[in-house]
Amino acid sequence: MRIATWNVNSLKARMERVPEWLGYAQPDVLCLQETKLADAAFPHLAFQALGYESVHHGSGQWNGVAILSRVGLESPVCGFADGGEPDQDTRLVTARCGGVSVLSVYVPNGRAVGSGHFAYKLAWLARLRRHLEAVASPADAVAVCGDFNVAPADQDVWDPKVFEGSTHVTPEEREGLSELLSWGLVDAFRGVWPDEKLYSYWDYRAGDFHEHRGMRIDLVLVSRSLAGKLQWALVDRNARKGKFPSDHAPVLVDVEL
DNA sequence: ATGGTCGAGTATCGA
Repeated sequence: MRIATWNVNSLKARMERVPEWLGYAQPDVLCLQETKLADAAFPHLAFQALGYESVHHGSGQWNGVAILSRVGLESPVCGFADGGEPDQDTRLVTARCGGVSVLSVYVPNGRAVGSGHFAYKLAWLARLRRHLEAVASPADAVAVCGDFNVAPADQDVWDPKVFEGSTHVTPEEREGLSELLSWGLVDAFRGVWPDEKLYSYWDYRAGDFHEHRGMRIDLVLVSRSLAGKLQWALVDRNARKGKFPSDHAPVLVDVEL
């Protein structure tokens, strides 16, 4: 099974590139973030014509997440299922695809260290773990896919010095991610490529992509049962090139089921 | 030279 995740930075703006990418990358499951669409505007039919069922959780303008699957899509859940108050944002959708519990997540950016948005980001990460506890067991086949807005290690940013004091690299954010991993998840890309410095996001400005000034913040986290069956992982940098790209590249992982 | 670019929507804000 090929599982992929892609922050598309507006699905409306990416409706040429996403179907094109499905055609050549052939994922079985694709998690999308930042669709920036209301549910009524999500192009279910266009994806159905390509063989994908889909579930979307969005409110328009900001955020918005989806799961596309050509191996079945059952028991969709929008937002947190931990019994708490509904999230103010549309950042999480969960579904069962081909025997795997799949989560598409868009962790808040945090904006500035110490801000209210930063506190919301940390709380959101902690709540994601509680959601996971509510919907799955670590012994299950689980894939938590998305834009985490956290670079797990200094290896995952082009120049750690530039990011000192900034979001995405603080000990608090990395601790939040570690707490999530400690539920029973493995960073699939890093498992396949322990030493590579490869990124999944590059700012549009200043030619950052061509200068290799990026961060690896888009992750596929798999439970141990899937981690043992990892075949391959890839950041598709080609999808960041050319006309009208997202500022993120898709990350894909192959597991033998 | 201290910006640079996108996408939302149509003045700025968010990333």
